Amino acid sequence: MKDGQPNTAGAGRTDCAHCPLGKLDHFRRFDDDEQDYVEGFKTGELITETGATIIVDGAHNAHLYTLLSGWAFRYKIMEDGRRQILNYAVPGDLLGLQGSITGEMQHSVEALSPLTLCVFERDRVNELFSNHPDLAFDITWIAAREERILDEHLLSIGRRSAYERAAYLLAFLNRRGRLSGILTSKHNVIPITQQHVADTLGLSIVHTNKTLKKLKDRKLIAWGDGGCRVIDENQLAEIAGWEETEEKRRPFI
Amino acid sequence: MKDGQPNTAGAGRTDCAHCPLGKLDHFRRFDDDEQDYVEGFKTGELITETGATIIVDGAHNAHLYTLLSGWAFRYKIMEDGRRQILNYAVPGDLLGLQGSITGEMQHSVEALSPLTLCVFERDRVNELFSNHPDLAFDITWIAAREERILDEHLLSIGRRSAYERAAYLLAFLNRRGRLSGILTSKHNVIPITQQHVADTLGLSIVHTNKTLKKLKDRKLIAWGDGGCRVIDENQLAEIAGWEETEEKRRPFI
DNA sequence: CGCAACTTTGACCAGATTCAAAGTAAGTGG
DNA sequence: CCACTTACTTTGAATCTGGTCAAAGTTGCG
Repeated sequence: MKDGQPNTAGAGRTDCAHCPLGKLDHFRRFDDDEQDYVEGFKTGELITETGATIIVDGAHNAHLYTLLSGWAFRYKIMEDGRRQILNYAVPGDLLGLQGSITGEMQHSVEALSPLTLCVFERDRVNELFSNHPDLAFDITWIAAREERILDEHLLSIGRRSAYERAAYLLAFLNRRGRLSGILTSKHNVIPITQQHVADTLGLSIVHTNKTLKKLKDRKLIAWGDGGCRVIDENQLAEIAGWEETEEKRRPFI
Repeated sequence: MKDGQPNTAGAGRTDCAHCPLGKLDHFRRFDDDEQDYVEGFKTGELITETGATIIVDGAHNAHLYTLLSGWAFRYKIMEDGRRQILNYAVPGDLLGLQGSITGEMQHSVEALSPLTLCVFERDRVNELFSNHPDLAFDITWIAAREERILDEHLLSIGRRSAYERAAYLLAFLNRRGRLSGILTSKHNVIPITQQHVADTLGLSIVHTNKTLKKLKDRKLIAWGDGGCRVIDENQLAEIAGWEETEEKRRPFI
């Protein structure tokens, strides 16, 4: 948990016309008008290292970000140090919306890998709602989707056994990674530690280890090379009793 | 879990100018323009009994509702019957947004008491985004708030002990009830059973009962009269280590 | 090489589940 | 109005999942 300050990279800036996300089947394409607007809405790019804290719980001045590349996670910490990971972010995900809308962030975000983020000014979100109702709708779509994911996590933590939970989480992460383009048949390692898994599932690290061992023994996952490799996503989903909702082209900003 | 069909009440219709919610300090007031628009957006009112299912998991044609009076809850059920309650709804809350935005509901909603709901056409949400960016922003605000609540629930189920969880939930419900005007010093019963508490906290009903007993013994809550009466909300919040975020005037539709 | 972070394993303990059954309260039909 | 049913609450006992404690093994890196 390095507490690195994000580096504001003066360096390159991807313009939206060449946004790598737009090329993927999974994402909706902008029309020219929208693209121009988003291009203007974007104020810069942020590059961070693994372990950097992008957003801090309690912040009032957080920016709004779209993750362009890398893995991150959202979490909350209690006063006595107990940590709960709420969700993970992959390319295309929006970070910091809560702060832009309600004024204050109530969770933190940390990088699991080097990240590239598009930076938007939170003060201009109102303007976006006025000028581009279609983009405003997309933002709401993204918020509704996050809510749906949290619903699923809640079901998982509340009602599934440790074994089912672990299977669900890894199927979920693998799927997200695949669709967002960050996992490929070559690079298919989800960069998490067992501590992350434990803090996501609400389990102790020891029990998490023993649970993951069972999945390894069944050759459904492999551990190492800095993370987890999912070997049989479908089998994992089946163990969890999780029906992956199929997703058409999703919007992003 | 009565599977009652919601009764479409041909009866009375509250016009927005006299909306009971607008009178409460907790809610933002509309300006005239917004009020007229929402008035037109509203297609009717729905009255249901306790136990009625308002929204069914998997529905594609769900309406969008604002809860005007009563208590309800959102939940998911696994194939084998395990149920997880995701959140509760009190007056001012929006129900069915997920369906309006992403096209399909992924959870159900059931009434805990007789309800009155404002009904909106889901097809006209796009129109609302185009014509009233301020109202669109409000909807997004509400979605972001729901997300924040789910984050808190996740922390609770994942990292708090049974005792802390129960304390958190009841403090949370009491607070929501108070602010929304549905709980008063006279009518202060939260209409839930211990089964609801169990399904919210991810506990068995037996252990839930034993846990609630401790809270009763400490005279922090009372059970009976069709639900739970919170006697000392602050003490409950303290047990849970929960800092209630203060909320200014919140929007509703 | 040696440290630091992470993973693995074993032994013991505790919180929570399951099973079983009885007590209570409210509602229904005779 | 009472007997009966149904839904909900309460309690005890046995069991088990998952937590805690302790320590060793691994891996990557300066």
